[in-house]
Amino acid sequence: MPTEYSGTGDPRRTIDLLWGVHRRRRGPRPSLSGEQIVAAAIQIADREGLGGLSMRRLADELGVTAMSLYGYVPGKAELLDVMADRAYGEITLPGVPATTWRARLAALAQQHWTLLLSHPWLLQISASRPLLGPGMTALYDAELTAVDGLGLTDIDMDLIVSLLDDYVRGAARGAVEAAGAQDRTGMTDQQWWETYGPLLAEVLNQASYPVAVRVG
Amino acid sequence: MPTEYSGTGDPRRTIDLLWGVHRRRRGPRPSLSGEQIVAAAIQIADREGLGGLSMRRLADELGVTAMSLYGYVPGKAELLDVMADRAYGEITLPGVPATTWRARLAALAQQHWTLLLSHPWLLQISASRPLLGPGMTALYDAELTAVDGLGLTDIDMDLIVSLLDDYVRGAARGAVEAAGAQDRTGMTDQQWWETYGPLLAEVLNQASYPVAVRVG
DNA sequence: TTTAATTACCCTACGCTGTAGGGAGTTACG
DNA sequence: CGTAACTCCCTACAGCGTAGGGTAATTAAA
Repeated sequence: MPTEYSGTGDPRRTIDLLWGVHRRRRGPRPSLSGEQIVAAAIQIADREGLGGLSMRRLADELGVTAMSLYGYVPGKAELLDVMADRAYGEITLPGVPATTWRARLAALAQQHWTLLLSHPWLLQISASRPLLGPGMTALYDAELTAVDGLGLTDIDMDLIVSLLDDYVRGAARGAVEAAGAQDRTGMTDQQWWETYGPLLAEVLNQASYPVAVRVG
Repeated sequence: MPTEYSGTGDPRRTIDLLWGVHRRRRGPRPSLSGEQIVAAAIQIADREGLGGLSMRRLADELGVTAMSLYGYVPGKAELLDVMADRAYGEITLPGVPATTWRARLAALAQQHWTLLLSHPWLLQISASRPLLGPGMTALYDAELTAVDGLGLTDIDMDLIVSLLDDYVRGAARGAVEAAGAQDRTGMTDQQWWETYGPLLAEVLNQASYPVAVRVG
């Protein structure tokens, strides 16, 4: 698991990649671009999950060797960062904002939710890493704008959009889990309960969780 | 990255481990116990993060070889699951609950928050996996009990505690990130802004995010 | 135009990971 | 007692991220 973090590579290199800055260089013409690599990586992650994304696999997809990618990307951690930011960039911000702050926030939350469901790996990447890229910054800015001018302090505004984002993420996590449970275990819900139900009933009877059992 | 999921091992084995069921067996006396292994794994994860936890490393700590662990644990994914549930079991539930539902929920959220800060790896593990173990079930039950009897439907009760848990997780994520940023990058905040600030300013000027810049 | 510098790409290799397979020794049950 | 079951170890495999070095290509400088 790429649990590691950035910071090892050249900062300028990473930021250029994040923000799509192109600099003139001297050597032979590159056969790829950072954008191509990130796009291909996102495709793989969408299709096969984050676990299916390796540097070799990605390089194969692009017709190069694994080590060639390191000319475009400082390392895998940074690639994941940029992937996440690019995905967030898919959110289309409303040109003409809705009239009420509630409608504005709801529209953004809806888009955020849709995004997380179509790129479930975002939940894993951003589990412990924020990032200052154009995609995430744009969403953050739009959310703040939605509650701007209501007389709230900046801190309260930040608290509100954080709460909303956290809830969207949590709800998406549940939805993704529910959607993928069958694929992962290879069982239908019914099969699962037939297998685990009796075993769980055995232990749940001893230590009683009255309300949880009722609601669950 | 252990992005993989459970389901491969014997379900009974996993559930027994989760719930601490001991069955009489035939062979030689085991030199370890599942609890010992989980406890050692949690210690390593606390000290060195989830990235520092490998089966070999854990086995070394316990004085056995890596493959010996597989007699106690079906695989690493299941070990992580049980670690998470055990950690959640650390939450001490209030024997005499507070008088208002708000105070009850706040107390639980406070404990949840403290737990996540002392075991930051929980945020990574539970990024996409819920689990029906005693620890998490106990917290879930306590949270539901806190809002029970207020005339809410079961569904609303579940929604409320989910929202609260999601927010706690999100806030803890921010706090952990803030606390660990310096360790990971090896920079103080000031150094970080001196390095990245000019680069960011360069790109932020072109695409303007007025509100985000002001609040940030 | 020639020359020197810089870059892209490939190949090889290292240390790491989770874990499958099989053998040797230990314990409890029939 | 014999045998089945169990624990532990050793070896090994395929895969991972990525460091190092060599060669060909291209462009900036002379």
